[in-house]
Amino acid sequence: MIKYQQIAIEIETYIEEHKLQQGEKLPVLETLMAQFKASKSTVTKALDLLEKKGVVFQVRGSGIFVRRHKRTGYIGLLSNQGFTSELEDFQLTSEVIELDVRKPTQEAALNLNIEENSDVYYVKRVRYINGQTLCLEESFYNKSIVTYLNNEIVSQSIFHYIKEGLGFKIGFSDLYLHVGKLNEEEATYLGLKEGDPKLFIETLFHLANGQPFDFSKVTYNYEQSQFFLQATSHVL
Amino acid sequence: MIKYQQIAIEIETYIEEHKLQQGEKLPVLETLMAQFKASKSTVTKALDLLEKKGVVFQVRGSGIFVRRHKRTGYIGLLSNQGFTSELEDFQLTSEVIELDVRKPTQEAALNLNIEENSDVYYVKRVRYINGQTLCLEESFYNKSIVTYLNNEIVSQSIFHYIKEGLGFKIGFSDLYLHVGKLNEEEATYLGLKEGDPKLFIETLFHLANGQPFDFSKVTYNYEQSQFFLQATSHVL
DNA sequence: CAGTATAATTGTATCGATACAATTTATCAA
DNA sequence: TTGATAAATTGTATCGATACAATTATACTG
Repeated sequence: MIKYQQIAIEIETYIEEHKLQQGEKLPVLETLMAQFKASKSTVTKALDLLEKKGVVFQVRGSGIFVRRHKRTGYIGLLSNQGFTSELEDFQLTSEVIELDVRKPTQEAALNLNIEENSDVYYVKRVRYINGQTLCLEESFYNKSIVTYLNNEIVSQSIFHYIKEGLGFKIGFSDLYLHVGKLNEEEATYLGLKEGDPKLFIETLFHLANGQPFDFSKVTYNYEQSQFFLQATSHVL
Repeated sequence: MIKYQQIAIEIETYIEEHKLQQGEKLPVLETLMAQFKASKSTVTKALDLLEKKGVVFQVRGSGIFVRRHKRTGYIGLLSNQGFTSELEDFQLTSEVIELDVRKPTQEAALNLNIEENSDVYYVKRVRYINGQTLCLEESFYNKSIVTYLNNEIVSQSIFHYIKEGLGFKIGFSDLYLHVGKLNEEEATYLGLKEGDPKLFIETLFHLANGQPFDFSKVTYNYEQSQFFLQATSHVL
């Protein structure tokens, strides 16, 4: 493990274990440098990472402080590693509706940046949280990257498989959110009524090298969907 | 202006002006170092900033590439500088419904971390985009920070005033999203029907020193609300 | 010519040093 | 006690150097 990541993990673990609250002050840089036997730059890098993650905030001339969101039960929108890692505290299961290799829709081909006659894995599943329907998900995986999927993988964590099984590094993703009304099919799968509100999120996931590999359209059960996200000012 | 920020701005401007597309390669680090007469660390810092902002992505051993989201007309969720800076390309106006000094609700006091008998500025406005209702907004400003507001400020950009007029630096913010159905009042203000879908976002804005100064509850017109956001993997 | 090993390219991690800006604390005068 | 001023604290910006990891290009081999 890389040093600054290790430091970040240890600091975060410390915050967790000691249940530090919003605004509580961490040891000063000098102390952390000594404690972790690392240079100022390295510790700073660890702290920047934690700041990006929303765990701490730094104030020049003052110190390093814990940042916390108070509410629980909200799904983090920015953990682009799939939900499984995000929702460890919850019972998350999946029911696979469809799984096959097919030609992509025009939209999917465009987003995945592939030809319309190339192959994709199509996955459709309903995901449940604590026994309630959470969302209806349709995903298109570029088959030249995600070369193999089966029912077992798909009913568990696809992202875990892509990282561990296939050895890819996940990079960034673009999310597009809409609000609208459920159509009949969506309502049926989610156990709601046609015309009920829906949150609809399209996500384009990329590998670390910039290749898009998964275009995903998810319709959320509005009764279960509470999301949070933490923003940081970019200055520019 | 600080050097690495300046470099970041110039690179971003270059990308804009040359209309570089997703995946196009920028000059290599060495070149950028020479071009901006800056050390490797400084250029890297500028690039990290742009990466955080979703403008570029870097691939070790390969290069620095442009990152772009294709869709236009979407509102960025993470620009916690208020919408005015975000939506420069659109006609954004506000109608002020209420503006007064009052005692905070229990909820607002809790979020702003103040006593229930201290004062807040309460602002309620409807915001329009290209002549259409965009959202109904209720905000509570900690009056001991935002000491003065008037109708003119409130009908324009409150955040611009807080930064430029009052000289504060905006820090981070926490967003909580829900989907639900419009009640009668909301529907009236937004020109929609009771029971129509709504996106409801509560945001707690903090100064750079960590003090919360604005607790804000916004109900969006689902017909106008298209949001996008860019996620980056934090590794940890 | 295909496949593999090697070399060159290019971004990342780490150290450490210097100067500096924002905040907080201490000092001192009125 | 108040309020200004100075000093100490503490994170930020910048340089530059070394070593390294991932990717890409090249050379080599069969």
